[in-house]
Amino acid sequence: MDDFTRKMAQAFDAAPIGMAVSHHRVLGICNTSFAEMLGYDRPDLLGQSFRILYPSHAEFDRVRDIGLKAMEKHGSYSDERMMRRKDGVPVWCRFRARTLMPGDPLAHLVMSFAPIRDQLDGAQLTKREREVLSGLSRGLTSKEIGRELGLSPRTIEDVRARLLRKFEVKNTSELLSRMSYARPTS
Amino acid sequence: MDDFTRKMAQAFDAAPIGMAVSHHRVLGICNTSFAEMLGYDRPDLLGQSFRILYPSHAEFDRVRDIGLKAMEKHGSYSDERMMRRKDGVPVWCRFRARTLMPGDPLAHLVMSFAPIRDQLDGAQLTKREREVLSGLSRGLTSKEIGRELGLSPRTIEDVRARLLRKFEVKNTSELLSRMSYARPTS
DNA sequence: ATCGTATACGGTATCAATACCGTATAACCA
DNA sequence: TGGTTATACGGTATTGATACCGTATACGAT
Repeated sequence: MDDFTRKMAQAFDAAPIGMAVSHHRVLGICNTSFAEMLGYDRPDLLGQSFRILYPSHAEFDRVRDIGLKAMEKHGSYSDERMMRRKDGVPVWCRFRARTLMPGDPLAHLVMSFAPIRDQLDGAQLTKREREVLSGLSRGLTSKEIGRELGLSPRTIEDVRARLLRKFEVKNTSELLSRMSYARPTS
Repeated sequence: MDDFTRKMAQAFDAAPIGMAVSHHRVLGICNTSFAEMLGYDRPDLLGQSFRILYPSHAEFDRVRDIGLKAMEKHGSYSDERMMRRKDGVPVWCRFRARTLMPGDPLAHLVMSFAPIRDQLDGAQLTKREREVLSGLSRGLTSKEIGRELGLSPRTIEDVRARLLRKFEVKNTSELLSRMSYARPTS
């Protein structure tokens, strides 16, 4: 087997983004980022149904047919979806998939998963932080967010400052470019 | 060589996202998506300097040191940046990189590139607008961006104002939360 | 040829953001 | 029990962002 194959396999494994291959919704292989993102050791994932990676059975069912038509037509599909970490915490991801069998897309899928909220350093967001982030991503000022949450603008500034420290960014713009748009969870 | 290696190499190649490996800014390997995204045949890219994939020599120089510190510290880095297609058309990308050599990050990088398609069509951004956006996503002030581009801070404010009008957002935070990721397509 | 837009720069005025100073309570953890 | 963190709020001081006013050049389209 040639050197290229070995290098491509290494690149897959070390990719800065979660990647996985599935056959009829069963995980064939995945890379380190993927396992880390979902809090598993990779060996525990191989051969598992994707069911355990979704928040609920209903969600698992729902996403099955989403994008099927797009994949039959274009061979690829992407959206944003919620995954479930091993510890139960939901993770919002940008999801992309390409099928290697357009006639039966689910038979062989290559997928990538990019967490929308960068959880560098495993920094976890509190409820307040998510609420404030949601306002910021909608372009609200501290005063407006305070009004929305029934808090003093001063308190919102405290939460902002904490977010900037947590993610080691200079200002709100850099913060949001790291986090993308926050959705109100919980 | 085992079957896993073969499968991982295939997954790398068929990934729904552009991926590449570089050694000191020279492309080692890349996958099909990467070559397609930039309008090349893959064989033409192997062994090439990344220089040809950036809009200008200045931009190529500029992005070298961006993220070096983050990679030394965390091993990974991500931002949004402009790439140049073979036909000269700029492509706005979500860029992620992981180094396999934290002591000398550029020595061995695994990167992913996801084209950003905004619902208002990011392709309509001018060169200046993209340059300014790049600065904003790195948390720079108008003064700092002006210094970087050799322009008056006042001019940067003009470009900012134009961006806010174009995307009908209230402020820079909302702008960046819109630009950071593609919205669900179809 | 005029219109629209992007570019580039100057000014002023106002509000927002950020960084400090401080206090206080509640929760959790070693 | 003391240390840390999140929460919540007050003050002040400085810098940044945004919105206006203006001028000017360049370029492409109708």
